[in-house]
Amino acid sequence: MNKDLSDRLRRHGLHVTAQRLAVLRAVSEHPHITADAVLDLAQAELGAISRQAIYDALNTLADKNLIRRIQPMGSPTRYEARVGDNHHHLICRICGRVEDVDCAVGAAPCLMPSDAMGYEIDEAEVIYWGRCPACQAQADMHNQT
Amino acid sequence: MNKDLSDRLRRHGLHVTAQRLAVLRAVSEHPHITADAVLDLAQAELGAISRQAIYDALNTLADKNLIRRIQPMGSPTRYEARVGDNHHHLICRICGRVEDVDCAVGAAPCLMPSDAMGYEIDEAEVIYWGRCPACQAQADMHNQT
DNA sequence: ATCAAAATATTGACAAAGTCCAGAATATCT
DNA sequence: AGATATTCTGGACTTTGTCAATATTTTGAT
Repeated sequence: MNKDLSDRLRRHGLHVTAQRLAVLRAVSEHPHITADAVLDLAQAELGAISRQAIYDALNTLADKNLIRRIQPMGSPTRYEARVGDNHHHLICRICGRVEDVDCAVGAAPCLMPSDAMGYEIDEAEVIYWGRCPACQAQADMHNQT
Repeated sequence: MNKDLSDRLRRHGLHVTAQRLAVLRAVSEHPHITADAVLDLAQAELGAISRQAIYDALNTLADKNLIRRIQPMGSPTRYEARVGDNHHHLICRICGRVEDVDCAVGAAPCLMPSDAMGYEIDEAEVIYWGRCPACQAQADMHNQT
């Protein structure tokens, strides 16, 4: 199982270290995880790892497109290992839950603006904002609707 | 000219204060402005205003939908007074410039996911990522393409 | 296996963006 | 005008993330 992760690192020209494996595993197993939660998981796995190592690894992995950053409003940066399929996100305004939503088109950029203003566009990121079922139910209880 | 801004505040049930007027004017006149820049403008206009008052005003105005927040990666939160037309944004990955792009559909949500997973969706936010003309030119110079 | 060079991790200080708190000041409504 | 609700001020604090110097580990060639 580590073999798979190690290979992914090596294939992208990165040294294989226990720290990076722990970070990559944490992100792979927990979609939309925050840096802080990665730190907790990695510390549990390795006994000790510095906060800086977490950020270094996350940034390196993101640069090499092994993982992807998402930065919803009002929440710290999150990371996911699902890359290359240009899917989108559905986020609850109340509790911040994030869901994956498949892109109808598949390849990036799946959408183009009416006027690109000379920009060279490589990605159209779509975030659907709303209320998740749980938060809807809770709001309804308060309203006694 | 202040009349207009004051009315907008009152119509949304907010007290009219010099601080809020200054903040609202700053955002109205400078699309995609940061909180920090708002502070500078407001201080220039009023002589003195606290950072806290800026954040209070920005948050209140955003809550009441008088202004809107945008949070591009790698840049502090930005604010714009153009609300209600559900337009989108075009952001340069290199220099962070932000442009407005009209939404082809017009009304929010202009787009719906293939599967809403029980969410009640009220907005589809689209961010186009790319390179602005200036950054393209600079990259080309380095490559001598 | 071993060693040197390059890459990576550790530690601790630091920075930016924003929030919390308690008391003072101000606007609105009657 | 006066009562009351709201807002402003100033400073401490939190969160998220980066910088820099030093130590350690990984890798590839002996």
